[in-house]
Amino acid sequence: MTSITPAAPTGHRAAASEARKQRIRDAALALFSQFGLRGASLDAIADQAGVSKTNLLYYFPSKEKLYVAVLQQILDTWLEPIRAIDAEQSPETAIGDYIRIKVELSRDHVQASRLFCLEMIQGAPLLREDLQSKLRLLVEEKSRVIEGWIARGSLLPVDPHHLIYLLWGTTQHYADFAVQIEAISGKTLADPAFFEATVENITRIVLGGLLPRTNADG
Amino acid sequence: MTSITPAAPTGHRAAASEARKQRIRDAALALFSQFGLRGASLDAIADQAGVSKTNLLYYFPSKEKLYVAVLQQILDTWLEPIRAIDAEQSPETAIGDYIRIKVELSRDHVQASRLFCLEMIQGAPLLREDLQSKLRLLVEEKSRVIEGWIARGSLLPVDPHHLIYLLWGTTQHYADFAVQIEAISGKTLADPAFFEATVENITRIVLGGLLPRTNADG
DNA sequence: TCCTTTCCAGACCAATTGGTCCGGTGGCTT
DNA sequence: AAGCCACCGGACCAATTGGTCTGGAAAGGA
Repeated sequence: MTSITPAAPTGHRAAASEARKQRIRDAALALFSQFGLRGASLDAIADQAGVSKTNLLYYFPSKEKLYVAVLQQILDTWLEPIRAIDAEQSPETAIGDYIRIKVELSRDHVQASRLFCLEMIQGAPLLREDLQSKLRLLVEEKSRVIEGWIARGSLLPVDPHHLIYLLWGTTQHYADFAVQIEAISGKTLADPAFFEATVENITRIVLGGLLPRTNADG
Repeated sequence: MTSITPAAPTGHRAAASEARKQRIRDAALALFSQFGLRGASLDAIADQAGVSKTNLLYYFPSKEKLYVAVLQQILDTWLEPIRAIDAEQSPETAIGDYIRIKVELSRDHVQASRLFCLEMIQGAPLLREDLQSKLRLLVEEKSRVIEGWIARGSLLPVDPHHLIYLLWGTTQHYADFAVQIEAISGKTLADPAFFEATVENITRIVLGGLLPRTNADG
């Protein structure tokens, strides 16, 4: 048996298989994020992934399963920035880092951001449980961190929930409404200067409004 | 539909016709805003509007025409709040009013907000021209107003574009991500207390960061 | 070597899609 | 009264949809 495979490692098959699955997931993300679950067709996804529709359905038994697989893969990535908020940090560092990481996500994972947004708009039929359990707990936990800062006097009084929504909404906006932003300003987050200006301005507005003045005046 | 009204006034026909068109537009908005252009079917829209699909296609010759009609109807409403920003006002009043009106929009026109968002996510194939002309000019004009405030010293330095994006994104978020917000906090903008808290918190964060301290210091 | 398991694609299917055709109905003018 | 015409719906159509079936190629263990 002279196999002519060029230095193929063991599990060559499994590796190729996983690569194929990932190609399919990528194509699915691209199309789902643009047209939604109903709007994207399996034919189009298979076509973009470079596989036959039959082969797609071999790896993912149904359209919905594929959709969930894609969604599940991005959910954790999506909650990471807020998870990173730490009570030990100063609010300045924590919020500043959060904004930067979240804008980076909007720059590097536009499609994921949009798919997430689409799912929300649709009423999150497939994510509702995760939202009401995981995300809710997470926000509750971080709210307590923010309240701790306020109690310590290192942050001016503000409803933690609304602060989180503001941060989330603002940063998300740069991915979901990228077309509008580009139409207006001609800039994209891919432009490093524009990226920095974005982070800088959001940070200044938010922290400027919430950080207490060093000059204690009462 | 049998026997519309007993005592029909003159123009009964034209009025009924217009009412029908509006019913169709409403149904279309509901379904397009949830499933997108491709995801919503004419059958479903006609069904929800209480008319036959044939009748729908009598008033709107194609699916895309119907979509554009719906979109066009909400675009002006959508740009109204930013149009209202006036150089004569103080930034405090102007921005405060803007936030309130925009949150009202998110409360009273959830579907319109979402359809707008969907169109953006898709790349705004049918609105791109409007964006690059009308919206761009509008934002340019209002940016100059904001720059005027900054020059007068009644607003701290900030990039007007990013300020507008932040306001837009934050307020929009309460409509588009209403499901997520409800899953987390259990509240809706329909709850007057939550509505007021929303306006109040956004306003405080934004204006708190941008309004100069009364104590002139340089 | 043989044989089982994994992998893959073409033909095919029922349901749904956007849209057309045709035959009507009923209000309004003459 | 009569006829014109805006208005409306059922039947229908070709294309597309998500998904199945069948049959074969290609590993990989025995």
